[in-house]
Amino acid sequence: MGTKSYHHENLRDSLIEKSIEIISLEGDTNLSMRKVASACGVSHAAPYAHFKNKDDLIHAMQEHVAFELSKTLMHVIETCSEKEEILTYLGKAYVTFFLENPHYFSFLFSRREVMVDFSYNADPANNYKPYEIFRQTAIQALTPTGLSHEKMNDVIIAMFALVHGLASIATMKNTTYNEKWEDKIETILTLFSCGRNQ
Amino acid sequence: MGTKSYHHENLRDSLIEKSIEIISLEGDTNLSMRKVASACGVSHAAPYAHFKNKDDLIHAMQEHVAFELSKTLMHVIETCSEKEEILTYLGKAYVTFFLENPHYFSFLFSRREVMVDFSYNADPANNYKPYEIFRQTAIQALTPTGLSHEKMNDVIIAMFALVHGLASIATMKNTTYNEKWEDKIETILTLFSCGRNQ
DNA sequence: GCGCAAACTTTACAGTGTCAAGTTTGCGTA
DNA sequence: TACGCAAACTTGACACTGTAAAGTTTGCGC
Repeated sequence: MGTKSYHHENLRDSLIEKSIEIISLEGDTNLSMRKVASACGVSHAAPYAHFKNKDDLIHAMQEHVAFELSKTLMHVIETCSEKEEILTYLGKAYVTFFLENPHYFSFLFSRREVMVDFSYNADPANNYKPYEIFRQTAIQALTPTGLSHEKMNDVIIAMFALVHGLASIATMKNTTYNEKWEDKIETILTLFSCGRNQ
Repeated sequence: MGTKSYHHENLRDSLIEKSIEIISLEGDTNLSMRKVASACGVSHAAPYAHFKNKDDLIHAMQEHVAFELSKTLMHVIETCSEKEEILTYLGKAYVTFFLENPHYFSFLFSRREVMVDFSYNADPANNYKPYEIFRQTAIQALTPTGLSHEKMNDVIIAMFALVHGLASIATMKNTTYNEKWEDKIETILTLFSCGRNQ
């Protein structure tokens, strides 16, 4: 069952990892099938044994990055001791993840093919993982407030939009805003939590 | 002084407009120098008389789109009668602009070359126009609150991040969130305005 | 009317995605 | 153990891309 190639232990995974390495160094404009193939030491058409086309490889890369992000978020949840501040910590981790790899943000979202269900009744199994983690945690945190489902969903979307927007802003190149975003995130996120209890 | 070509009245502008037409229909992946050249009825190398390279053309397109957005925002400011709700209206217009042309969002921001100054002392003349419009309006609206410059700036960044994040979320493809964003934006933005007076 | 610079065309080349046809390999079965 | 088959790879080809270089057309100032 193991996908083993004869020269390569596991070309498929190597391709994904090398590709991610390339985009995190040079951005996604400079990713090419042939470049990653030769970086893995195989001929230019070898990747087509594992991926239907470039889009298919990119899709696998996106899943990989999204999985990494999900792991980071889950780790925050598992190790957080101040449960009442969990949403702030999740938000901070979300922004920090993209700050550490600024190319990931546009890579994940610029192709407009990530499918996110923002409705209250979204199916957790099929939804975009990072959002679903945030959403489930938020539902737990907000249930005691007694908000209606609709209103609560609006609040959750707003909180996520803020966090997601901060990630977008913070990863912009050449921002001449010199103060470190890492130090500002918490302040800015806290600002918002004032509004959520009404 | 007018940049006139002999066969073409104004090839430079035509190229920009046709290019924007292409990306708004097919997304920026499908934009090529040769395609836009032939769409304008000129040979494939003609664009190089007006743009140093593809990046240069894209840069001009970005400026064009940003200018359109700025015009939209300015129009909102000029025609708004409820001045105390101006920030909500600006935010709504910002999101709506991108909802009407979903490809514009990733086109503007995915290349990570838009330069925005988020500091309180940003130079209005050299800053990214759409943000600067939002920022100036917010400063006017928030000055009566007596917030310190630093705190006010945090609030402004937070509000913009929310609006910008909403635009990002709302323009995601395949979102199975069926409720119309247009109807939701105002509710969500209003949610936030509760938090800004403290 | 002449000449020059700007706007364009033609030609060329290296790099890209991807297909088709060949080649190597590991593994299950006769 | 040998065979054969399918999966993993290589090679070669094609159309398309960005872009540089060299040639051509044009309008405008003198």
